Amino acid sequence: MTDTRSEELVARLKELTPRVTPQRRVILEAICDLDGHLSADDLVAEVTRRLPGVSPSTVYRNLQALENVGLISHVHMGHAVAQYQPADHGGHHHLVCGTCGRTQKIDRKTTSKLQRSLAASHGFEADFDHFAIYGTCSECAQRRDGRSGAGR
Amino acid sequence: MTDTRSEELVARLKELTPRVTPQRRVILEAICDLDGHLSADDLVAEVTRRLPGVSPSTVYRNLQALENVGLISHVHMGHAVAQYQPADHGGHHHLVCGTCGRTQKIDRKTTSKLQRSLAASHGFEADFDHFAIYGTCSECAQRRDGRSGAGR
DNA sequence: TCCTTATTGCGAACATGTCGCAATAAGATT
DNA sequence: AATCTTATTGCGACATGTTCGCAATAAGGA
Repeated sequence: MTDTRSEELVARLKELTPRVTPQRRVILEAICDLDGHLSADDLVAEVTRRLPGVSPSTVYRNLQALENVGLISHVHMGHAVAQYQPADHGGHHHLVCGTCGRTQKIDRKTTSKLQRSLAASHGFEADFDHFAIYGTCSECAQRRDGRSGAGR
Repeated sequence: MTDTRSEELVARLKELTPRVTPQRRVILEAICDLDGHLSADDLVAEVTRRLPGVSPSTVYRNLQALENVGLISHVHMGHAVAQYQPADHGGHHHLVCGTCGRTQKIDRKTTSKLQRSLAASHGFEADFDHFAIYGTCSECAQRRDGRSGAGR
């Protein structure tokens, strides 16, 4: 039953926030159901669908609140607005294509070499969780270069 | 003479844009003189200083125009607004600290391993010119961890 | 000097959030 | 169940950063 998950969410909300309101619950449920890739605006729309009359500012405030207690997080995807996701999303990083706007998930270990290298050379801790890696996806690169020179 | 550089800029403007207006020239000069790390807003201020009465929208439009013809470019620095720089800025990449907001330049070759790796595994061309690498600088990391455990 | 039209300045519109405040309602206490 | 405290909501105003329409101006060629 989908109820099981909802109950678990409510339980976590009870532990982590002073009050469990319908608005807050619905916002968290929406983020978990539609896992990832939801802007604040998308969420206002989706939450309004599920619970008509919710104020946008309530959504914004709850996104902050839920993020503060560690239930959700957001990622900046290139030029697009930030997208919200459950905190336990598996820990992948993101590639975002500046041409078509599409995103793909990559394993953390792909970026760990650069992280170690930056730590060693500059003492800098790179954080690819909070900002996606921007660039051009393979399809758009091929399209740009013209199909002919596909191989290289 | 500072005139030499100005004349060169005007010459390039003549080639690349239909009309060389005082506003356009001053905007480009400001970006070149104060090389790097200027937000659009900073530029409105600086340009107004040099040529009072310039409209903010003129600055915005010229930033686009100058970028379109390849004379300048902009970089997104973490949560801060984008910063404009001459197109021929030397080609370094940027690290931006999410805690103190400071930035540092790094050599492109630091990131080239990750770029090659992403190209090989995902066919993705990462572009670190247009988005800085976000994270925590060494000072802020030390401060956060408490000075005691500095070594590790 | 005249003419074409790119460019400017202005103010309105926009997008995305944030904030103050009175009204509401969770959840503890009785 | 009634009461009470105060976290949370909804609302509308505000903030920020940027874009846009449009009439007036001015660059640069004829």
